Amino acid sequence: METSAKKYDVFQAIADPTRREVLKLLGEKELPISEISSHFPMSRTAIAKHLHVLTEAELVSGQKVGREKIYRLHPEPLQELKQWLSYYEQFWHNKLSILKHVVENSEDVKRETD
Amino acid sequence: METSAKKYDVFQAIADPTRREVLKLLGEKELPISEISSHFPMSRTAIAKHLHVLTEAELVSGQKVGREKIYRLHPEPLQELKQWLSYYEQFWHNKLSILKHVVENSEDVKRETD
DNA sequence: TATATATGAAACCATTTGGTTTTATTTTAT
DNA sequence: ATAAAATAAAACCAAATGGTTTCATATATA
Repeated sequence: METSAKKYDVFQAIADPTRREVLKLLGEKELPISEISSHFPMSRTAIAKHLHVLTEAELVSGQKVGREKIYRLHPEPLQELKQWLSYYEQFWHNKLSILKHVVENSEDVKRETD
Repeated sequence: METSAKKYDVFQAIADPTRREVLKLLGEKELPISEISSHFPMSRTAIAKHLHVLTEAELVSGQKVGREKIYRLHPEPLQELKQWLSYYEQFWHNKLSILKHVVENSEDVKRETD
């Protein structure tokens, strides 16, 4: 299965904003490559490469259906991120200064949950 | 303050495994650059660059004390990551509405700001 | 069958990244 | 006053990254 030969891990995969947008799109529903790329100001080929990176990180998988390749979200590897994060939660749980940060980012919260 | 001119965001900052190790080290205690770099098989200069990236992402800050520069962890920006992740938890907590997700998320916000 | 559609693959390119080495500056400590 | 220690800054470099264009292949469809 060669799972240890992965070139991209989940940390690298989500580092790129385009790939994060792709994940979000696929969170809503499965989509073929060309449909995905229609949401971005770059070529289909570029998106295909991003999908390749996401595939290596096992965050998405693509299935050939007819002449299309349908991609779907595969969110499980994000658990590794959550786990990594959990170590740092101890630092902000007891800090008063975090309030400022949360308030500053409340706009983001609203936007992302629309 | 030039906060919008940041070259590195938190997603990029944590993409590199060396930088994640640096964060973990600084989670234990504040350290000067040379002390940090002694934990890695690369030059002090390389580590200084990583610290610069982490500084731009506001995950660490360095204070000059005598001839040393002491770095400390600044974990707040990781909240953005947690927030981003929270969207995807609906998929592995499995099914149900985004409403549930939003409600859970707002609970987190309240708890964390106590 | 011919054509349009969807993807795959390869070559290419500029910029960024992650490292190096070298040189300079600042701050102790002898 | 020197020397050592800690960092800073700059030049340099190879490889990776994120994009492009071009060409090929597979699959529907008129």
